[in-house]
Amino acid sequence: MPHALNYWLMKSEPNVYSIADLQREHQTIWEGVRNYQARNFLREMKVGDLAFFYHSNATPPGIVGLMRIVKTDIVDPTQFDVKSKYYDDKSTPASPRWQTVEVEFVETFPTILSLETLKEKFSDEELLVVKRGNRLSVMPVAEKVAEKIIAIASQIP
DNA sequence: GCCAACGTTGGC
DNA sequence: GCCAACGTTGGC
Repeated sequence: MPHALNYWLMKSEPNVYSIADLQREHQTIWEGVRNYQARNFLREMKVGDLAFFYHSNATPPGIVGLMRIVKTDIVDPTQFDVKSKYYDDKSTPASPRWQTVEVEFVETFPTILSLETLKEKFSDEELLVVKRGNRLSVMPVAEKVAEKIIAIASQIP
């Protein structure tokens, strides 16, 4: 029996890496997560899981599309790159600290689901990203909530 | 640019 | 193990 499909939400600042970048490149390694809670969620991901792409530090911030996890347990190469801002001198190839996943583009939603809209539709218990002060860049999304997000996103604008 | 929230670091 | 200082995130 196949594992249940899990849903996630992953944040990126569009001036660093946007959904348009992912659409053009088709797939990417999700580099640069340096928070243990977020990394632990990355470690839990399974091939086939779906993740909402969230633009943070954007105008407006919000969910802009969907991607799929295509490879898991990737050692984030930037942790060993001394020229990278994500370089971690406490991490060694023998025991790397930071794992991540490879994602592929699925779709850009016809309209952005702004943080304001998400706050209207969901409580902070249903959807962690609407919680005030939340800084986690990778988080799980409950299946029912995910289905509702997709339904809202699919409506004709 | 401001600043609230919160994670990390390091002295003790 | 506590906690003050510091750095970062990210909405506004």
